[in-house]
Amino acid sequence: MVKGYIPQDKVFLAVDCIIFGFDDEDLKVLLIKRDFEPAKGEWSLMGGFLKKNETLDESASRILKTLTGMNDIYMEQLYSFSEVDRDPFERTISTSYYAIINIQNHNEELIENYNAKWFSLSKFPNLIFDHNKMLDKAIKRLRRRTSINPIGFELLPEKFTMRQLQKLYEAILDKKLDKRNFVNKINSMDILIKLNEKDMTSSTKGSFLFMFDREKYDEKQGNDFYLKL
Amino acid sequence: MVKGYIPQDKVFLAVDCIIFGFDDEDLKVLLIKRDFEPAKGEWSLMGGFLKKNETLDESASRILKTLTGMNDIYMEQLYSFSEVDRDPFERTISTSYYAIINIQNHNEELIENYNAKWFSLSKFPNLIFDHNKMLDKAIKRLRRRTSINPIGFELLPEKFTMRQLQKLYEAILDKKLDKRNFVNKINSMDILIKLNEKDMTSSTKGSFLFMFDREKYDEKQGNDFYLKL
DNA sequence: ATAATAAGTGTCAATGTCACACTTACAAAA
DNA sequence: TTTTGTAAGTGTGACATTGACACTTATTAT
Repeated sequence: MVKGYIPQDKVFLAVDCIIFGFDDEDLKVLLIKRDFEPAKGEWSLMGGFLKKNETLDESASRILKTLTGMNDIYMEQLYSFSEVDRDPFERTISTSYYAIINIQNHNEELIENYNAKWFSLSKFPNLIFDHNKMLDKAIKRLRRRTSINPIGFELLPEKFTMRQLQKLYEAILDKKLDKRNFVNKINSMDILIKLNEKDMTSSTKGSFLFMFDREKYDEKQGNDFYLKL
Repeated sequence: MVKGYIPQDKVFLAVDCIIFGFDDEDLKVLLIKRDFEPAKGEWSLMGGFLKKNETLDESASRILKTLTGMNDIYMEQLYSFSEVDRDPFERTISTSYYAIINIQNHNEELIENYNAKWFSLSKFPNLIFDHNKMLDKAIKRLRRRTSINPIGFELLPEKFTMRQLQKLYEAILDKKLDKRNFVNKINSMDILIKLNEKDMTSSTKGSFLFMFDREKYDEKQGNDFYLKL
């Protein structure tokens, strides 16, 4: 045995995922109703245990795929939670990840299998263990992140209107934004493609659709480009 | 056994600490030369294993105290690293913390016992495992953090001159700042107490000493106060 | 006296941010 | 066919912030 490595210090390492989605009005989070112990019947984040041969990122991807059926989800490690009795059954450390997905792309069937449900951030149930703290931290991080880095686009369909984009940012930042200022700022960033196509569902006049221009965005990254709303 | 908890999935959870200090000119990091396996003789961050009955924060505090003799060090969890073979001896996940200390307060003797040494950030040795990545991430985080939240004061003696404070920020941000703009900005934050006392070592004229006003600072926190340099 | 050294101090131009209101395009109803 | 209702789309001006820039002051040593 090499100095310092003492087998009884081994612990379970869980990965819990805060999954954000957006549905035109509200920022939502995907929660599961546990049909297994401990805390059966209560709401929690989707989670799992780190396996022998995977990294934390891989573990989070696996868990996300299990519940949503989706690959290549935007995802970021959040924080590792370690209160000694956070899990009443066994000492378990949990590294949390948050993910943001286009709410239309997920697999309905899987979600039903797992008793999962989307909850508005303004009204969600109490969660097991320290999952409330995790969600809280994820929301704060998401807000800060979207102010710096327009990851919010992951939450919208491929083609979207300015109004949708503004609503998304209003939902994430939880405040009203001025329409003109918003459009001016987004335009000044020059990372959208305006399509010759209108969405006619929202008004009689119709509103132009836009796409996120990932190429332009990637170019700007690394300079000192950032978004402040 | 409760569903999901499979004993063979248990892992070692290490805590590695990036310890920053400042000495009037340079931002420095405290590294140890390992006199134990694995990687004996190489440089690394100070670390240890999470114990059965401590949180990650407590573990990091314990490790910091072991090497510096100091309590109540400013410290923040950084990231959890989990590459499968990051530690060649055993599967080990590492949660890293960074800490910033007043370089004059540490215990010289302890540092010698652990073969530890302060290295300038502009010139430090290669580190074992993924410790280079950790250090890199810590520097980036420290830069962002000090731009938002003036934690930098932890790195200075209790009484300091404007010049010292400016040099500290120049060291952290790795760029020259304009003297007048710097003073104006710091003054506009109104979180320093100007003392009726001069430091006479740096010039014939002498320069006024200041103290950090934690009360005023704490008041401003929670509003939307932040420092941008 | 004067030479040398670091401390201390203010202005202006450019840019970014924020508040603010009317016109336009279209469809549905009268 | 005119009117009405609805959301889309668009520009300006006041104010605050940022950043570039250079001389005077206090003191000690020569």
